[in-house]
Amino acid sequence: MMEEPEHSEADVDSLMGQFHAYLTKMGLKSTRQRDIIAETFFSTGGHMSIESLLGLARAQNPRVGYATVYRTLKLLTECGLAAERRFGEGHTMYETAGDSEHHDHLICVECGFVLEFHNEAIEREQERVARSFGFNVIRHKHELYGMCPRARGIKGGSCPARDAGRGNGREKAE
Amino acid sequence: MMEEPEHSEADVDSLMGQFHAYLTKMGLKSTRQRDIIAETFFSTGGHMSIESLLGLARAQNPRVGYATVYRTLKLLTECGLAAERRFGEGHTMYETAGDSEHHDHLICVECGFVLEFHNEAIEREQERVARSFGFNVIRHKHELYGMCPRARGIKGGSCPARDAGRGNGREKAE
DNA sequence: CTTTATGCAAATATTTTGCAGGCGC
DNA sequence: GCGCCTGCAAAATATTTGCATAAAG
Repeated sequence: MMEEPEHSEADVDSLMGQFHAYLTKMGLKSTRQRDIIAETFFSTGGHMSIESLLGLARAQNPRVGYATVYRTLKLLTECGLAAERRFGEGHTMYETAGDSEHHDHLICVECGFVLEFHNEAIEREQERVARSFGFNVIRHKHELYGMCPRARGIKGGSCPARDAGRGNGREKAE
Repeated sequence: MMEEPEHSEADVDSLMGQFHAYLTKMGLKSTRQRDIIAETFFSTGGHMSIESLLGLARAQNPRVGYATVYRTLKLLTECGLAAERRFGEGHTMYETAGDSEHHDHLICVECGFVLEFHNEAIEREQERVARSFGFNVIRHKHELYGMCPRARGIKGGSCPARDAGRGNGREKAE
């Protein structure tokens, strides 16, 4: 039902190309670490915390430090390929830019977990509403803030953000 | 772009009322500091950093500490009257988020006009989606960006932002 | 070779907490 | 009075930076 929001290989290549172009333009260098970090970031395509990115990057090359992840993400942000996003508590999350079509988020105000959802009924209805006012819709942002099962203290409820020790803090749905 | 409208005194009163109701409900207390902070926050109505809020609050009463501002803003966030927002560097910003039923906006990217709408079908559907993941919804933000009739050049179309005199640039609709 | 990058750890910046009084109810 | 609040400062987090060494162009 939900299309794959992760970027295809072709997308990743294109993004990496843009990144390298930016580096060159600025007289900066392309390094093994930067490539690993950027590629990991692009290919997971979603919401990513520094921590999880570091984890994934280290899986490919243990010689990757915290600071480098920060610095690389800053570069990506500067050239518009990534965007900082901080919904609630905890860590700053980064998302690939240009991903603006499916910004429907369910956000736990307690633990900061972000769940992406896509619901056709809502999409259709918002189109209908807009049209009724003579608007067309170019993009939208839809964020639901609430508490996840565990945060609500529901017996047996799980809070994915806490359960996943090393996840990317994100889950897909529908 | 459109300015963030400051809240009228009536709005502030209403928001303060909601805040006090929340405090009471939770068995918490209304204090001089909390009132100053909340009222300052509500009446400026826009994006606010902890720092500036502290500054303004201290102007009214020097007996206000950093921690209290954090704690109060956390309370306001919990009861849905404020929302954390962090776009770029530096400090976390907070914005008023009261009035949670009216966070549905249709925004003209051309002229900046903001139309508020409310649609039961969407509300119901988002509730349903959230519940399906075990979440409850405390508040939400739904923004549709597009072009208003006049911006689209539709014959006879009107762009309320231009037609209207100089209100707060907002209109309600159902 | 020259310049920029990296890792580490120390320095900063931000936010949360513990605690000894103070104040609302 | 009882229990929640507050301020202060210390603690816990998060992010940035300095520096010697390694790597890219």
